[in-house]
Amino acid sequence: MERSLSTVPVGTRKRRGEGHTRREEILLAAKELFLREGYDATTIRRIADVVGVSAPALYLYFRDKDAIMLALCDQTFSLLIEVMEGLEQQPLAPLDRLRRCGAAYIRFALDHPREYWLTFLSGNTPEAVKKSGHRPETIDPDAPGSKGAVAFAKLMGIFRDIETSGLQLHYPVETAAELVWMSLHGLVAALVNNPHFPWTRRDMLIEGMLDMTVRGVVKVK
Amino acid sequence: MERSLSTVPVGTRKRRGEGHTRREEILLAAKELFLREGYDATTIRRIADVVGVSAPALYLYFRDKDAIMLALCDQTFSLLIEVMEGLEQQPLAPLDRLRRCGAAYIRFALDHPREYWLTFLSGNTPEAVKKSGHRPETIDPDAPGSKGAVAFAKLMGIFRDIETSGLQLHYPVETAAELVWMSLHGLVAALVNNPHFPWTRRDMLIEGMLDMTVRGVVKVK
DNA sequence: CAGATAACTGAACGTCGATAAGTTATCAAT
DNA sequence: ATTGATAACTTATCGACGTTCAGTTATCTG
Repeated sequence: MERSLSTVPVGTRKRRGEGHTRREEILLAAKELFLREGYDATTIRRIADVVGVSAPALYLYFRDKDAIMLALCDQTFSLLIEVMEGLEQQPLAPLDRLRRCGAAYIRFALDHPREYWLTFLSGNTPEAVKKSGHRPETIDPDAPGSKGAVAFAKLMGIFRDIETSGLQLHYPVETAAELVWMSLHGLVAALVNNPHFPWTRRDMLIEGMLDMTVRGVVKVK
Repeated sequence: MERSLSTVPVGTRKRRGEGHTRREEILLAAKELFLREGYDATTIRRIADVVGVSAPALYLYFRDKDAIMLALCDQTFSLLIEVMEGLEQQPLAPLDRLRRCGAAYIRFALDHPREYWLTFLSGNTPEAVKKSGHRPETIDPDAPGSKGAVAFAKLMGIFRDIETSGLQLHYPVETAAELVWMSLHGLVAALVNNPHFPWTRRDMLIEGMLDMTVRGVVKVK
């Protein structure tokens, strides 16, 4: 009957109608552990301990360890989508919007490095996230694992606006979006993966990468 | 005495002086398994089975599972270094050499996608590789985990040549090298991580990224 | 042929993700 | 208030993992 590491009092079982709070408790505990210790180092038993239940109880709310990870990835994408929707509100020239969007992406990654790492770099990205890719048309945006495609679609929208505003691109809209995302991802992947590495000045790398990508994709003639 | 999955005949113990072949047998088996199944899915016992020895025997040659991984990463970097040294032989204008070098890096990654994945993307990159970073000056180039720094130094050398040839860079040599590597890495990371994803045309992405980076870093005035 | 020692093995430890079977708490209906 | 159903949870356990240790076998030296 002893539960030494428990965080919550024992014997407080939830009412019938609000069983969903357990799910969120689990996600909260799992996120903290995944971010602090990594995916592999985080055990089901440890998550259960923090929540205050036994390990098998988690399997009532998630099919397996990966399903927990998947839900957390979607949380991260939802945050990213919020940021980009905030940008869509502001009235900006398409080119400014592109640069702002890139800067926002970088800032997002550097402001939430652990979340970015877990979602994009940990190597434990659930297959569903990777497979959803960035073609949102055919996908239910609420299905688990497809929120990444929604975020990418917003980036493509910016390039469409640039074209309809009269400017020319060096590449088709989708290719341009891919190139820019790949570059930005390369930057933040390096910075997030090795934050303590003596990179040359961070601000120069960030500004440089933004200059490089915008200049490289939009025809300036 | 039964060993059903064994690949080599039992009872052929190596001579005193040539114990090193075992080490290479282990690396060969581990590489194949890591590449085919991934790091986590590959077990010490399975490697031992393929080699034809018991699991504890591996610990006579490697401190732990990570040390095997580290040796394999160094193998990959050695291959990459070979490619770049081949380029150093050819007499090329510095700008051509830069572009060729970038193209060679991309081709290397796409020709050896599984090795690239294991070394850069699997998320099991040994700490020694990541910490070695790209400052080769203070490091023994033969120490395990430091070959990555050697490869990066060669890229930086190209930018130095560009500068001494009279051309101007938008950034200091090292920053320029970091920016270019980050972009190229972003490209191949995406292509290697999701080879079956419907990217827009591969050749366009590759050429586009090369154009973008060279244009973005070297002043053309 | 006899130590010495390198190379290796069998058994075991503690921990992992996951499952099965059984128990307890809450609910709706009497 | 009591019942029966069922949601929520636990205990016990499984097979597999990386790793260690004590002991065994094969090769080398003399």
